[in-house]
Amino acid sequence: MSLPHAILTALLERPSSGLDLTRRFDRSIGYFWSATHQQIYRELGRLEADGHIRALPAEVPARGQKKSYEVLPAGRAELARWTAAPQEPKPHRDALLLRLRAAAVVGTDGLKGELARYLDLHERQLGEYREIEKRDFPPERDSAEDRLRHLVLRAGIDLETFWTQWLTHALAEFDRLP
Amino acid sequence: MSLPHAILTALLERPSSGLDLTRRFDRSIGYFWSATHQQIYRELGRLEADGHIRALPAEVPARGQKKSYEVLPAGRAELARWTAAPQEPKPHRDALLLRLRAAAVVGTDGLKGELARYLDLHERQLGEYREIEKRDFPPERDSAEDRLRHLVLRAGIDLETFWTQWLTHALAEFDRLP
DNA sequence: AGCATCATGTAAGTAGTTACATGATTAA
DNA sequence: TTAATCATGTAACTACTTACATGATGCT
Repeated sequence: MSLPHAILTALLERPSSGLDLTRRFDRSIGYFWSATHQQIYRELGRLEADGHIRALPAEVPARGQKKSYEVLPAGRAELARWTAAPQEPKPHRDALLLRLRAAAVVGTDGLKGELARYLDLHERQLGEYREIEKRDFPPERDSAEDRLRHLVLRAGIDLETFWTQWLTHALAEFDRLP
Repeated sequence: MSLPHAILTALLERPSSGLDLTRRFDRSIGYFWSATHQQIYRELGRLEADGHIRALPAEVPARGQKKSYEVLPAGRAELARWTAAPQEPKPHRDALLLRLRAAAVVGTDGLKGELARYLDLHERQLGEYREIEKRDFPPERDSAEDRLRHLVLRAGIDLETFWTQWLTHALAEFDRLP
């Protein structure tokens, strides 16, 4: 039950249309909670029906016409409730680690190329995060909001750093396998 | 489409019944691909229908009776194919980071306790992984299979190390917020 | 006989994915 | 006027989750 709350957060940061949100879920918010436009439109419908958001009054609210939403007080309250509520962490699922474990049984043929490809992807993502850090978090900015958002970005940077290091190590191990 | 392959891997490591698998998915394999018994039984049915596994011949294959499975050649081939095939990494979803970002908008009330709880959980998991490493990977063992499985465990250890460090840092930041 | 636990399932609901549909706007 | 793109959706399917059902086995 996190997608509606991801959308509420995004809309509180800035009222948006479905397509705006879709784009923001391709970067920013989407870095740790991805969503497709189909999911987003469906969820916007539900949030509106629940009275958590409302469409900004516009001329023609028809198909093909842009429709922006803003969060209502009930939506903000629900987001605050959810943020503070105890939640069990979801168990992870990582297909690459699974494939490595499978490779221990059926052989490593073809896997090395995948490791190299993943390394490249993670290095790119790391570079992107570092750009964002340089651009959005210069040393002088220091509000509470900035600190929290910077903390989230640091998690992303450190995670990508871990993956690049681990994949580099894994590739070196592959070269030393019989 | 990873669960069937997780099950094939587990069954190749050791033929098992549904409940055996469920237990193994609560540790080991489940550390990076979790599954409930309901998922497992359903998937065992499909894998059997597809000719990838078969039930070991037993007396009474009835409800309440233990039923063990082994992997057939077609199942091993499918696992090898899947292991080597290019796959796009799934975008991550992390509710805790999402909550932190929400907190930047609606306030951090109640979140600190959650961070402390998560830190405790990750520290425990890290301890567990280190026990496994000590027990299952003594320096003298060095087959290709061992190396690959050790690599997977190292990823787990390093990930948990990252989380404990990041959460410690986050808690310190929370204390310095206005 | 009664109860806990082992073991295998069914059913219903929710979330996420993939494929397709449709109208509006803009540029060649 | 056609094509590309913007923008909002519908439909069908797959994966996962939650709750419940049912028989077998062993213990007291």
